[in-house]
Amino acid sequence: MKNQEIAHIFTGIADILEIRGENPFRIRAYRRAAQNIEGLAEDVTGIHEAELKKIPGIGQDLADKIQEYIKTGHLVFYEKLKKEVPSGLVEMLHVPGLGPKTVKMLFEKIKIIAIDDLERLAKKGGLKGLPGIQKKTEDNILKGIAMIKRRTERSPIGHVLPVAEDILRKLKEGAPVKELSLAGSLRRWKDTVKDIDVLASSKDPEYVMHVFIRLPQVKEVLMKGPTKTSIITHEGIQVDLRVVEEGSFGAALAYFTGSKAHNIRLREMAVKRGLKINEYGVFNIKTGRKIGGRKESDIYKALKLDFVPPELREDTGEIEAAVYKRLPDLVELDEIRGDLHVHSKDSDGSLRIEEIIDEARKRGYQYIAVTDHSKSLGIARGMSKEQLLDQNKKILSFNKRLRGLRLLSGVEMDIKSDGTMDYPDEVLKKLDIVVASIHSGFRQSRAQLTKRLVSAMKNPHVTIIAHPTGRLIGEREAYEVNMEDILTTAKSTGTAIEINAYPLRLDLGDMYIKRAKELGIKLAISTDTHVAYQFDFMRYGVGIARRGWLGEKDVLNTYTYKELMKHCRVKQFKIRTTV
DNA sequence: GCCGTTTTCGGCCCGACTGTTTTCAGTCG
Repeated sequence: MKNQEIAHIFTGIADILEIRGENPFRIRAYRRAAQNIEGLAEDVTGIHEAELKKIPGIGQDLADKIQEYIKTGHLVFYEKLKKEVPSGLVEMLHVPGLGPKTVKMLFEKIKIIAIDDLERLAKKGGLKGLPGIQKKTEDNILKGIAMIKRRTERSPIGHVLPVAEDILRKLKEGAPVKELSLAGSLRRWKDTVKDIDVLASSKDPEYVMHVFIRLPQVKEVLMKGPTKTSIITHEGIQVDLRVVEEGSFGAALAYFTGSKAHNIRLREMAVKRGLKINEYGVFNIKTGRKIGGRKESDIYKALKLDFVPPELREDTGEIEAAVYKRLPDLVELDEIRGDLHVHSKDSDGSLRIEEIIDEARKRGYQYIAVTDHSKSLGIARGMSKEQLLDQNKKILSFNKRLRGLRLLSGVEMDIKSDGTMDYPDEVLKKLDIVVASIHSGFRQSRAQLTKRLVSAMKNPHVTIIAHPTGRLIGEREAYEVNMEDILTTAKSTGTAIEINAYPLRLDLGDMYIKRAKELGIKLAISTDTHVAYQFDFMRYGVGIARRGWLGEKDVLNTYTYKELMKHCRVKQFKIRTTV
């Protein structure tokens, strides 16, 4: 998939043009195009020129550049630019506090072309006296370089959200806030987030800030003003707090929730209607009169749009859908009726069946599947055929006594490197549910890996393909598969695809989920729980599902027990009659 | 460089904070 590469090149072009001080709108065009290509589920390689231009932000010129890169493997325009601007300057742009103007100045005045040189000089105090640079700026540049060396990368949402919720609780207790909410990518449930955005309304913003910078979580205060303050937590996560008046809370919430691309679209629409939108409200440009802003919905009403849930605000079609009243009714956490991927003590989990039952009851589930590892996965104490059949009997006997909850007898079956299944059909057919997944041979070719998943889906007993790309966010790249082939096979065989809610996985990712929905595939949101608290990962899975535009009907585990079992039988029938 | 409910040319989102300045440029989100 060349999407990432092309997005990377366009971003690189934008950086270089920025250093050269070129037309900001041209720069924005490259950035917007990069973002839209990156968010594409389809491989650009397979898209024809006429279709390329239908991607928002791609016109004739960028379509040509994309084609050139696909055909030749490089882009002459970019190669030329790179020769003119040293790569070290582009790196310097990533230092917080350093922007294109300063980088350009440093290059022109004292020929700095690398971060290391800049750091050495700043430490000696050699930057003072340059245009616009005195002691403070020099210190800030050093701080910025230190920060980039600590590498504050994006963190999985599952690591950041609990920190954010803790800060929210403390602010609610100790600060005079009226309304309080998370904003930014955290509120949009992105799989990874860079920082925590918090919005509050208050009559005494100064005091709110006073409380905020004294929270026990605070390691360092980056900046402090009456409406905007930023800190770094001990975990190294940046938290931005904005405080506004009550009458502006809705407008501010919309503004700070983003995404940036979504906001820009809203504001452009506003201008065309003679309105202005900022974080304080919606205003009539001519009269200056405020026509809304207390509630977030005011913004959408003013533009005659349906309310867009935060998870959809990425400018990937949600605005058009809001215009034509075609936004989906998104799946909710309380519509989930069960968890279809859970490990017990019988393989590498820590839970006894009794404990799994308790946890399911606590969450009001109708059913819960026990899906331990299969024999090939020795490292996870995978079960032999005999052990699996024993467990199956145990579950049947539990079910005789259970009321209002069904234990599903299942397995997480390894799809072996040669593409064969870990158990024969006569074993699988005794189970309620079979979750199949890849745990080995990640480095096989794209074709081989795709073939393994496809052959698993063609098995009549395989209900769900688990964590279909194998990615571990920040730790392991997804293995290479032809996702389009996998999704079309899922459709034709009636196999569901898992959205693994484990924070490091969140696999499928949102852009593929959206594509899966277009194809009419069912998705199962599962936690892959090994330890009790992990049942609560469900909310991350639901968040990502919502980002993929899923409604209740798209999600297999919103089905009742009866509907779920019927779904499995339909697949078995379908395969037997077509093979 | 993109794009079209005023437009195929001339627009293109908006404001807070910081530091270096005497009114503002640069950076960030």
